[in-house]
Amino acid sequence: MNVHDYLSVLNPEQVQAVKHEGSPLLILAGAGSGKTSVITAKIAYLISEKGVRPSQILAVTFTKKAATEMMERACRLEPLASKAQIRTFHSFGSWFLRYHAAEAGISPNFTVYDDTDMVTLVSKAVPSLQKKNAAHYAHLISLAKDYCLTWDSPELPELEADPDFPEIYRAYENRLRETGNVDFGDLIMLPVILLQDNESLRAFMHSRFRVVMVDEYQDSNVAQFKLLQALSGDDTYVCVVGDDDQSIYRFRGAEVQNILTFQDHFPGTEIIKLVRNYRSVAPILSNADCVVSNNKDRLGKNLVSVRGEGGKPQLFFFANQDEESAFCAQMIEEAHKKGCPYSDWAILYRTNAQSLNFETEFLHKKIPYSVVGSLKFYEREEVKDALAIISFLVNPRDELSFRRIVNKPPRGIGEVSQDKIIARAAANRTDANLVPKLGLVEASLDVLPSLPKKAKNALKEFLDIISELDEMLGPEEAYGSFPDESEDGGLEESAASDAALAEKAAHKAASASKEKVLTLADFIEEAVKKTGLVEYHEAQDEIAGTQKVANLQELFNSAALYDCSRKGLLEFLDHIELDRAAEEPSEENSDAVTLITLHNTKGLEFSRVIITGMETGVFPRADKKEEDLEEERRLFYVGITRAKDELYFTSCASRRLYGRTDFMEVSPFLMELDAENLSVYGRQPAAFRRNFQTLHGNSASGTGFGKNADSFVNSGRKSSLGSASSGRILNTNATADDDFDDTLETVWRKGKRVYHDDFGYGYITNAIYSDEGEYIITIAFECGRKKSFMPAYQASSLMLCGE
DNA sequence: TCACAGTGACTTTTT
DNA sequence: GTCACTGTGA
Repeated sequence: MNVHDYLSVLNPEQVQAVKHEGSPLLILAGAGSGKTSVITAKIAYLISEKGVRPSQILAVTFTKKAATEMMERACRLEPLASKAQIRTFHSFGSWFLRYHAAEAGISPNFTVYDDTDMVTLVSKAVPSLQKKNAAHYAHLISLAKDYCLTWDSPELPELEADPDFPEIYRAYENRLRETGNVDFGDLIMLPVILLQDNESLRAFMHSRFRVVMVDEYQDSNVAQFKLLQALSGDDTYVCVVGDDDQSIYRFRGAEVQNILTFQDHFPGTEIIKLVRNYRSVAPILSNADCVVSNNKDRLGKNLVSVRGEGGKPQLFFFANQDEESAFCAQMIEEAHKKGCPYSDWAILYRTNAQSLNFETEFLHKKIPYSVVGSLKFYEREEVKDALAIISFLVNPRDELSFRRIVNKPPRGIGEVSQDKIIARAAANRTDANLVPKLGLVEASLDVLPSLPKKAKNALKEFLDIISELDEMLGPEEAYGSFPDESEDGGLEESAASDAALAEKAAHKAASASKEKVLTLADFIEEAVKKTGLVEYHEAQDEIAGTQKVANLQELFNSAALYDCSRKGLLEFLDHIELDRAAEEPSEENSDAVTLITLHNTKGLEFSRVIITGMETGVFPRADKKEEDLEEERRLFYVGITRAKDELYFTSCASRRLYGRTDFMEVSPFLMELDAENLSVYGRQPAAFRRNFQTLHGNSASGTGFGKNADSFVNSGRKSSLGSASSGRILNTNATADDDFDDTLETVWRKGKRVYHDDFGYGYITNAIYSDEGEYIITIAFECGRKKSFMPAYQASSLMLCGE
């Protein structure tokens, strides 16, 4: 594509950002301001106009999805961009470490331990810890690594004052090094340490990458910042893109300060702001702006809507989450009848657990949906089992994988025997001061004679299986030196793009006709069968009615495009560990509603968005204060700015949590919305009505206040929505909202006999109005329990008894 | 070593 | 309401 073509579609600030050179650059890109267009154009521009070699460009993103999209779009503008390094932070770290494994003290065939593995390893390293505490410390360790702190860092106590922590961290670290593997934090921290300690390596990287760009910079953590610093030489062009208002990963060590203080660390930085929003209609944007302006700690900017006027966002109040999900389903269904595709819609929620209600409802109504993120396919037991086999094959020091598979199905090799083997391997290593080639296999052989008969035979059998599989893989291949810019990058290159994979598949198909080529899928299937895992999980399926075997089959399929070799195995494992976010929903139901957590929506956009569960305790979560609350607010801001055309909020008066029904207060964020640009439906909680109008004066009148939710959606479900939610007995004489409370008082009065679905019969012993203006009754049940209710919202479970 | 039953904790958010 | 951990007993 001609340079003038892709520059001509950009606005002046965007062009300025693309053409900028000579100093570090910070692009503050508001939501929907076309930042990906800018980055991709910049990559293309550097290559085609500035003569930068593609391989000298490193662009890092936060998610695989973003990396893939960036690569595709850059290649569309400039095909040579395919030679640029466009990766996630973690994938870059992994790539780097493969070539510097020895210096980092890890196996070149390392695999990545996830959070669950970390917990297990902590409890193995410090056996005295309870499981719960192990999880706590595992979390602290990963946080420490996010801040690039080792166990002996002097600053470690600033992060966590617990005097036990450094020792536990140290014990974990030793144990991890014994396995030769790394955790997620290491993928960033180890490269930083290597680069900081090794000047020539640093110099090499500086000459290797002349341009370093970082996307979503607001979500980078301290370790990632240090990595960027280490990669930046005197002549390196550094460009970061981010939006401080969209920083939502503080809990994981992301440091907003990275973007707020970027200029301090990179002197001479030029800042370019992109504030023209091309995504959302004006009323949506003004609500977003109203909300985020409540945050103090921000650089500050106002988005300008390019699209202009559109419909106002709508806020709906419901009695409980069943009405909420029913309403959403109904609204989507009605829009669908008018020709709106399901895929236009996204349901956003704070926690994954909230998806369940919607899934149930959508299944019932036969609305296609896909749940993003919570799939956790690779975290399932059977899948982890299968992966453990191949992880162990590529890295026979991998303690956790070994433990996972050696006695599954039960062979009689219990924990005691396992501990013996691990201890032996550790001793082996220290005594000889070198890494045994087959760590745990050799250790097993050493320990074998001392085991009880049953365990001995079982272990022999297991070792035979492993060695058979090992032979199938052929000899180990060594890694060369780090690929310099004249080469194409090496290790993962063959699996780096879909195009490459497709090509490979075609090649496979062609050669398959000549001779039967063993793919990785065949190999994994063979491995799982040989170890007896298939039978084991088949049995489990029969008992529990699970889908374990089917899941295993799916795993085999996903390995079909990789070589049956050690290298292929590693590529596959890397793909799984680092790219799991990229799993696309299957194409067969491409027209589906998206169910997604607010966090997962980063970088996405939808025509119509419903943000659900707007209640205190759900969103924001109950324990959020001050800075954390600001982060929750930014999360809300991210959610709002995903919407292009239509935006809805829903809030429930009561919600089932842990099988218990709790009364909810409205989310304080709702009070921060823009009254001028919001329509409100359903029964407003008193707290909302009062605060919202106080905050916004009388401007709210005429914006749809007081309208019932069911007047908006007229259908068979009417009776359970809106004003009729005052209890079954009132269905026949539901009245207008305004004189509604008086009715409650007479109907649910002291002394009346009632029936509750969960608690049985009882009497009303007390009735009061709360400070919030809610009518609250207390009931003494015959079962002995005493509970309080707000009958206005008790649509389904509480009933008055006739005399 | 394994199976079972009782109990307690749990729900953030993710590379 | 569910899951997973813990301890006990065979």
